[in-house]
Amino acid sequence: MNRVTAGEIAELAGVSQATVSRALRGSPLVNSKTRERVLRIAAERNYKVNTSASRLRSKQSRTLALLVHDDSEMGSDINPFFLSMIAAITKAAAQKNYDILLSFQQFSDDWIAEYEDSNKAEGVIMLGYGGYTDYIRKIGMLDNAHCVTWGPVIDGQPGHFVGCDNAHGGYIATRHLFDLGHRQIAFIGDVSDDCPEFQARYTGYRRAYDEAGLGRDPLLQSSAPPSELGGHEGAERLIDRGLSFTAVFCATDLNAIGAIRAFRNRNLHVPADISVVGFDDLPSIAYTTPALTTVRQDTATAGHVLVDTLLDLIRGNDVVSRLLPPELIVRQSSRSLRADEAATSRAGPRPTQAERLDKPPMRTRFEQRP
Amino acid sequence: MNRVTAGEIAELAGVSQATVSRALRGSPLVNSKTRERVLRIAAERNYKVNTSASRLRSKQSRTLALLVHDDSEMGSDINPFFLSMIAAITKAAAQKNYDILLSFQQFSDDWIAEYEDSNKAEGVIMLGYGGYTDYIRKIGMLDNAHCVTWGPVIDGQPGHFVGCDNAHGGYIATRHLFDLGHRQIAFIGDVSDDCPEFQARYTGYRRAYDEAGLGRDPLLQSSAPPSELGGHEGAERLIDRGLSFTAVFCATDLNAIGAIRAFRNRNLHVPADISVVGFDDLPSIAYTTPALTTVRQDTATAGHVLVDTLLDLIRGNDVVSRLLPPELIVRQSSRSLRADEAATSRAGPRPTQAERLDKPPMRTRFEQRP
DNA sequence: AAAACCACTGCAAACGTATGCATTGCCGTT
DNA sequence: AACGGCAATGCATACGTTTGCAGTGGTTTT
Repeated sequence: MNRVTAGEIAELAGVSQATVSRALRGSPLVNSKTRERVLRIAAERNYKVNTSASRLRSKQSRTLALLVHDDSEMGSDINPFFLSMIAAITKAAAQKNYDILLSFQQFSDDWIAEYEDSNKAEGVIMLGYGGYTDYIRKIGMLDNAHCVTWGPVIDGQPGHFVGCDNAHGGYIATRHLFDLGHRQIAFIGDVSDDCPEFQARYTGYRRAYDEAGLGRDPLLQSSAPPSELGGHEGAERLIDRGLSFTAVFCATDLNAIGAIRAFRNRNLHVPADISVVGFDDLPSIAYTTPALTTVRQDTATAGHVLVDTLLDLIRGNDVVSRLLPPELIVRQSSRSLRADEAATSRAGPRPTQAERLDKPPMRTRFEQRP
Repeated sequence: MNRVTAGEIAELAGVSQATVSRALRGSPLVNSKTRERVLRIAAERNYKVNTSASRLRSKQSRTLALLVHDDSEMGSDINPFFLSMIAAITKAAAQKNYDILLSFQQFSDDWIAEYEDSNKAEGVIMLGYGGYTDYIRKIGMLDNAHCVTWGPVIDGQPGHFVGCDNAHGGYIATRHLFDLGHRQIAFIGDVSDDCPEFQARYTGYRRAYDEAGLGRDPLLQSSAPPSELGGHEGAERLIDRGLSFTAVFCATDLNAIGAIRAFRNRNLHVPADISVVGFDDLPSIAYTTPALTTVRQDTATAGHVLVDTLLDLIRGNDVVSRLLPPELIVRQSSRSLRADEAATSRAGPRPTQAERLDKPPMRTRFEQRP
């Protein structure tokens, strides 16, 4: 608790408390010499403005609330992708001199009131995957609220959204596989109405197919919830259909991880037999085996855009929903179909796992062979 | 911004503003009938207490600051382990009706003043790995500050700490390997003074060795920074020393991942040739290949203990640093040495990758064999 | 020389709540 | 009938800023 007040600093500096306040706020009204004296004394006495009083008087909290959707009744993990989002948002806010009030909870009716009416925060940023159907309907009724949501950006949708260009992400992922020579590319992901992001990724996938001018077997689409298990089951369903395909685009890294595991159980190896591309660039996805080719969402800019948009909203400026460009990260889980055929005929000796999967010392290993 | 005030509610309820305040705070002074009327009207009018005013008057912010150490000048990721810590702390605080103010920054001189003197928060929780040497010295000078740090718990150390019992964690990890029949167990991890946590894990490792009554070759210890690269280099150093060992305990999951990659490059397979145990239970570590045996720190209780300790500190109660029990999570990266020898002689046919690495349908696969 | 202007500074009133103290009935005791 | 005690409420102040408005002294303009 702060014991020293602006009044005491004023006394020490031989000015009024009002002048101290103005000096600290950088008001042009105060003489630069006075300002310096006040600032020096304030620093000496380790004076800090009491934010409670400041907020009460100025009616501004200079704080944003960050709500991370959490439907886990304890236990189940939060999507690790959100850590970098949280960090990015917090840093972006800090740059604008805003604090971040963090909360993990289910999206509910009351958050806006909870934070905004109580003057705890000037606005709210919502972070979450899925479960939007209900939420978006509610947000529509709160159109004057200061709330920006990370998620699906849909034309004409009420509320304010910032999101990755999921359709384009799905497009470049699929296009990457086409470029590698693949022609039968499956899709695993949740395309239910509840997850518009994944629907958009699926749309991009189809656009790439259309652009390639190839017929697309609708059975190559396997709907699956956005989890590792979902990917596993989705992949098994694909195999059981007896279709032939050489690549899979998964709507989520977690799906991809599950799919790879399912394939391996059926003795299908990635990327030798099947190429896989994910989406999200989870932090430790680079360490899986094989390292996953994926689509990265630039969280740093996402954080800035979210904060800037919310501040615009708070200041009453016009705001539009914004799409951010995704980026393809090529790793080991996808490989050229032609090279694959050249290197290994189905009958001949297949390379060992180590040979197939490792990237860095590819040269060294060949040298080791006499 | 809230337009309706306690005064207006008071008028509507036919009582004084003071009574409204008391009713909302649950004061026993107000008649239960009056209280209900006030609460009903407040709910109808969607009244929320203005926290700025409340804090100013009561001199309590009911807010805790959570500082996550971040030395990355943009780019480099924050340890994913912290996401579950952040979530756990935030939820634990919410249960006690405290808000969490989040910040990512380097540990510096000013945080306490920044948050506490300005009445932004009543206390601070620090989260970070390493870099303590300097920090602990400073914390010693702020002994009356309301600050609890997640990290190394050392007897007689100034400040207030909560941490995992790293020594015991190192012990059970190593003990697990002994139980599996291993006798030459290496250690990879940063044992510099700057990271007392890892030193403690190393201590536990040695205790297990001592308890087993076996001679321990000091060359089996390979110091490495707590990163994937560090683990990779540490493992290579071990191999280059020409020592024989059948298992490795790594001070960090990231180290373990790097070590596994290094081994594979040298054509050593985990767990067939070498068993590996990590530490941290990173969220997606269960999806690596092979899934990593590791030591889990229970973040949910850690969150509660951190918050409870800090609240005790704030309320002036006596506080002691607390150690939390770690838990061994056995996955596929460690296996019994004897079973290994029985199943595969070095010359005979080795099991395929799928057979070695997958867990779930172990039975099914044998059934498939005619 | 008076007036007008300017750069600065101080005065004092909010902001909306929490809370010590005084007040009001009312009931039971003497 | 007077009084003490108790439960419930109101009164009024203080929390520490920010900010509109009113000075104040000095310089420039008329």
